[in-house]
Amino acid sequence: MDAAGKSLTDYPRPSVAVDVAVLTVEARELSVLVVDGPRGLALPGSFLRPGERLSDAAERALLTKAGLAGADFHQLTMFDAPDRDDRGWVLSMAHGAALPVDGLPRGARLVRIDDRTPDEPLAFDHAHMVSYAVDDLRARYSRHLDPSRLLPDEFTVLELRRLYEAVYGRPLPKDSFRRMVVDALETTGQLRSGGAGRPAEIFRRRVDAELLAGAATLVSD
Amino acid sequence: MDAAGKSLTDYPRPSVAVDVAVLTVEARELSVLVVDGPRGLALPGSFLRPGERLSDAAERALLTKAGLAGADFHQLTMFDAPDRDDRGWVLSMAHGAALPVDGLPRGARLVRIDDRTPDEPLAFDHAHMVSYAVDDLRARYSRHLDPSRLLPDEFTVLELRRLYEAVYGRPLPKDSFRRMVVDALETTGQLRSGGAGRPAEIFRRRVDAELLAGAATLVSD
DNA sequence: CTAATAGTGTCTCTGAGACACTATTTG
DNA sequence: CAAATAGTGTCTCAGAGACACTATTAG
Repeated sequence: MDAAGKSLTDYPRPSVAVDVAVLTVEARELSVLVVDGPRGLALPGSFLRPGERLSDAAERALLTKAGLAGADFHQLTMFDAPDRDDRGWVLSMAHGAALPVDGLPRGARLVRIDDRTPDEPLAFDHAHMVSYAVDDLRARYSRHLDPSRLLPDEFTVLELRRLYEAVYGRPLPKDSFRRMVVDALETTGQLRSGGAGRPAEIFRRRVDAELLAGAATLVSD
Repeated sequence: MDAAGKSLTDYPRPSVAVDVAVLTVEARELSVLVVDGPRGLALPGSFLRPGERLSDAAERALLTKAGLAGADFHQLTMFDAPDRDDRGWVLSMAHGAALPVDGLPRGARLVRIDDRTPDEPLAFDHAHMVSYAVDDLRARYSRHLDPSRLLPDEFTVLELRRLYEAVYGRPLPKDSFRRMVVDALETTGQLRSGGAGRPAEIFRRRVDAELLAGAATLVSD
């Protein structure tokens, strides 16, 4: 890490920014939060302040630009093309986060993530960042049970399956899915008697075994 | 990415560095290349120069500090603790790379990566970077067949298995391993008549299907 | 009752590991 | 010949998907 004999000030330094792709599931569709900026729709972001950590800058950007707090951030990739920002030399660390849609402020602008129309509306290289965020989300959801807590503490297996179908963008078999997740759940004993049909059992996440065993299949196409 | 209304020069900027964990397999053991620096053993690294891309800085660092070229780099994580370097505010992007041991210069210092003694000898947070590099290498090797070309173009299944055993740090079953990789190989028709026993068939990588199907098992413990 | 949804029993298929067997070399 | 290594046939086990069946509610 050290350029032997060179002082830290020998070279001009880049600006370092963070951008955050906040993913959510709305109406059974994976979506990303965008904000309106001078260059059109963009991911919320900010420049890194002195002594600040990247995740703190990401949190601050989200609070400032979108009015929300409490997400957990995952570093994705640093975008470092020297000409990616016409204002100067700006490196940006892309972050991914995920929040339930009812945790977003009113009037938040969501863009649906179809596998069609992937690279349309976002400024800079932000569409590319979204793609990284989706890959990261899918990888994390295949290893753990709803690690970003897009569902509340208690939920039915159907609600969990609808969530995973949104995350992976494809239908999942009802019976296999249940067997796949049931070991990571514990029942509350309560039932949800909402609509027609037999009431569904209400579960919560098990504190110990958060791991999803055979979710290797979810990873594959 | 844009702090609306703020100019790029409103805040001091961090120094940005790259560090590279060059992994190799020597004597059937996964090892990492280190260099001697003012703070003891460390990964080769360098500060980012104006307009330079991170991967270019990583390549330059490797050439300057260790005299080697031609590796391919993978971004791992940016280490951003404000106090991680006592010379000042230095962010460092950790990179992983892998090279065959005979591509390293004479006198290169290698440190073996046991799962014991994981965090001993390296300066800064470099031991942590090595751990990321190993995880990344294993993930890439479970998806593709020797993607970093630690083996030459032609090799036997035994040589390939020895490589994978070194990468994953555990023995792999001979017969299952063969069936797992054989679809990604094509025969050269030649045989290797080296030692005792039936000569082994010599294979090369198939250009098309580089994917390793059932390598999900390699990922698990 | 029927419609609708929740949950399960069971069959098949596939793939990994274990084991033993055959094949081909050196000495 | 024996020893050593390469490669394969086959059995078992586990897990995923498909399918159909049972269970429990509303109306």
